[in-house]
Amino acid sequence: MSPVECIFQEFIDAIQTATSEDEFERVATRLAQRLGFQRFAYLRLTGETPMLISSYPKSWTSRYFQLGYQQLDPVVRRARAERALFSWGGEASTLAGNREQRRFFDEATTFGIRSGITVPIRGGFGRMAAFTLATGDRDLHPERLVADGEDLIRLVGLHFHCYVAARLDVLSASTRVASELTQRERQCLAWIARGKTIADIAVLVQIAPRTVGFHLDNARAKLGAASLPQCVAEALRRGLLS
Amino acid sequence: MSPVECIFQEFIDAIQTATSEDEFERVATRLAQRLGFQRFAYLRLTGETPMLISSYPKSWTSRYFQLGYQQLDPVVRRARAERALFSWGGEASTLAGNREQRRFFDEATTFGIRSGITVPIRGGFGRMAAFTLATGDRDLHPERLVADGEDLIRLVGLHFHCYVAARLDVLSASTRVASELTQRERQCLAWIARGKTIADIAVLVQIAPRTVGFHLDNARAKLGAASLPQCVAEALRRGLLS
DNA sequence: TAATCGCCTGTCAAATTTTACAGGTACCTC
DNA sequence: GAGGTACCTGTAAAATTTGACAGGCGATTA
Repeated sequence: MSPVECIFQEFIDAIQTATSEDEFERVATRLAQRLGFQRFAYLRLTGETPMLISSYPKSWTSRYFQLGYQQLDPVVRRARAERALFSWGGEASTLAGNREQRRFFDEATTFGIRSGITVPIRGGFGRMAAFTLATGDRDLHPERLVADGEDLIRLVGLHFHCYVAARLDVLSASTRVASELTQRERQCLAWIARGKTIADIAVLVQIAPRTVGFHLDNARAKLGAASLPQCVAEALRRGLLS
Repeated sequence: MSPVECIFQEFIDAIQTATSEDEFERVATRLAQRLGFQRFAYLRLTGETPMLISSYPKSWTSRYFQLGYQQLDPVVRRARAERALFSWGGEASTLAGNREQRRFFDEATTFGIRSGITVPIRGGFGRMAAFTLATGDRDLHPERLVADGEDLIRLVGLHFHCYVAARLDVLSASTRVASELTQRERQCLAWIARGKTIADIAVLVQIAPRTVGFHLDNARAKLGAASLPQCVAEALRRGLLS
């Protein structure tokens, strides 16, 4: 068995024992470095709240989200559009794209991110994710990987995604705080989550039916939900309701 | 989106709501038939105990393992050796191989398995798996698939493997609560929790609107919910949805 | 004082869900 | 062959929600 397969095997074993974001990060970091990359990043875009597990410098990732770079980032855009694994960076990136995107690449370079390989992942229900191995080298050295290393990287990305989805998402539901809803909005929504209709709630809360509707309209708008069921789901996921 | 991509997308959605061997089987069976194949099989050889999820006739699969055909089966042998997706069967198979293998193919034919496409999957050292789409037709009709259909089938195989590994193996290890909903019920409910209407879901899941309603009716009844919002809330609270 | 926010209320049409029926296939187990 | 399960489909009326308006009250704060 080739060294690369050995590394891959260790990764598969390890990922099955990870139970927290930290641990997933450590496992993937180890894999990336063993394959000759300095960094890795797993980014998932699910509606409003992106999820990132990576070994990128914190100074870079916080800046990234603060400036909404996930909209701009050519790698993310490409991952959205394509299905196959692709590599990026090197000379090509400093020339391609619009001015903003070139500046983005310049900036990333100062944080030690110059080129990499990205696995686009379709998450189902409209979600998408991308698993990236990155390096500060000017160009990728494919000889790092054996002939079918690409296949392995693809598998790594999928495994990472699947295990994060299977393990982490279940836990994170209970660890949220911020209450973005007003008390009335929460109150009405809580009743909706218990199967009451607007007319019921009007009686229970002692306000006009339309007012109940008003609060629910606001709650839906605030949580970016198209329907009450979605609104309830979002509120529960964010810990705004129990 | 092309019909094939549509089918693929539905598969990705569905597989994430599968939580048992049965449900994985159903999801893959549906995919296979929509792509014009009669059967599918996912075989994993991990040391002593092979794992099979398939829609092959039970009479065939039990015979297969009883006689240790996994040692003989040319498709499995090839899947072990190769990494790229390959197709098999048709005239070639009745002529190639030794006498035993030709008899094996004959026997398979009597169970309605004549040709197919197989995705070899490497779990690393020692571990291997194969995802197969099979048909009773003498030869494969590639026109069934669009240009990059092969790529999609590869992804299907990988996804199937990863989700079985992530969900099923983890589940059996950590004794999770039995889901009170069927896979279809969960799938429709998951879309509701994402703001889709019944009409939307009918398109997404490729079934009649009334059938979506039917599944949602059942889900509501099972969870004792008076409305969809309550149903979503209950499912989330019980960890049936994420 | 003006602006903002949470809160309250209204109308009306259009879209969507809910209820209550009735039936079908396929597969597996007993 | 009977019984069970998952799955699929239909009709049609009743109930409920959503969308798009428009307006008022009281408290806090810049």
